[in-house]
Amino acid sequence: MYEVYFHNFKKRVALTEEEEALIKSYLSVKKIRKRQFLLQEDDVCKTIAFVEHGMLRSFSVDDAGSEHILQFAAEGWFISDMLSFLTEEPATFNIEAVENSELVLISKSAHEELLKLSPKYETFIRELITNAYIALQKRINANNSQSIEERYEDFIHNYPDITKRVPQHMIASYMGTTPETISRIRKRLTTRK
Amino acid sequence: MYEVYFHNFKKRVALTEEEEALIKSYLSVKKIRKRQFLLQEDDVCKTIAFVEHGMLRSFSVDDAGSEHILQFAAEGWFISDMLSFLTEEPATFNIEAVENSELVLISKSAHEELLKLSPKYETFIRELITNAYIALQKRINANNSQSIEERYEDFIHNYPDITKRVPQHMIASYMGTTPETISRIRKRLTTRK
DNA sequence: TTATTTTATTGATTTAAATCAATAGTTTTT
DNA sequence: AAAAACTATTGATTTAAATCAATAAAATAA
Repeated sequence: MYEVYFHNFKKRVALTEEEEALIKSYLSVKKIRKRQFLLQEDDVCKTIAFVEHGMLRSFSVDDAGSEHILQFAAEGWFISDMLSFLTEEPATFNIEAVENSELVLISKSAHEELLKLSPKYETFIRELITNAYIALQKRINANNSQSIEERYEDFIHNYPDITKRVPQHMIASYMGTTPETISRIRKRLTTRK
Repeated sequence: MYEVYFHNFKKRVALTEEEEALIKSYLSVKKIRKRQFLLQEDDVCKTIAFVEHGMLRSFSVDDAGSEHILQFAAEGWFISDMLSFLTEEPATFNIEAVENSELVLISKSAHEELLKLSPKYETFIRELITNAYIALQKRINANNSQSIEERYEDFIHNYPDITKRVPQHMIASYMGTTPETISRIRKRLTTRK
């Protein structure tokens, strides 16, 4: 418990024992089983979740009832509906476990306290979000400049573990395409090479 | 000079005169004319630019030579190739002035110093990036769940000033579509309503 | 073990948008 | 004032991907 979290933390910001203990006292752990929801659309998002083990996904549901996956979060990643978390307005995203998972949770009050008490916590959070921001910029640029085929190849190359651990139709959803299209891309790729 | 920057800063984090003076001493101002580049692809991105007046855009160029606009930055927004800025590796994006503009620049060394010296600067940056991150999540979700037509309507509704100030083909590029498609969407919208 | 649900593939057809091309209106430059 | 460059529109055609539909394999539950 907390191992992945603090391993990740210390990769970015050095911590003394006391600092680690202080931060730990504001965190909690939650186990969540496959298919369980951490957050339902329209509820207020109460936590930022950091994945110790397992995998979660966030997604929206459109008017026609189709799901659109925004994010996967495996070990070492965080996931939340950040807008809902910060504003305490109803969430627009759902968050669900794709595998049995173990999470480190930060509540809003704990988050705010830690930002006040611990400059190192703020630095950690800033760096996490900066990384996530850079990743999203890359993703948008890839969406606008590459074919689905290229993007799929990049995805399986950059995220081999996610590729293995989630069903293809979820990767399709994440990429904004259909399962049929992914299937046909895979066929082309295997026959070609 | 610096008015928009500090107005924006103080909206998020209160500052004493001394704190403001300290931060100001690490910033610089730059005027840049329409069509001038702040950053060229493959150069290292040396600054984060905050727009006081005017408008900039960031874009990538694909193998076929087509541009893909990642971002517009008008008054009150920041723009950078964050990955290049942080890692000092060659930039993958270009940044160019769409209008004559006035910028507040933060160099990497100034940024690092300020992060060390001023917790309030870190808080400001964290909040800016968090906002930008949330905006990108929304954009990706919209890309994956809405038609181009819906997204165009949202764009002109959410960014009426950008709509007026940049040519349509740039909005097309930002949205990952073609000028022809935007023209046809506009035709449909005007005839319909 | 059987039944049910989930997942992936393949084919046929439709549809939305890209591409190609021509024209004309606007701005900007000379 | 004329020329050049930039911008937007419209039409015809092509193309990539969505949709619809059927089947089968694999995983999960009864």
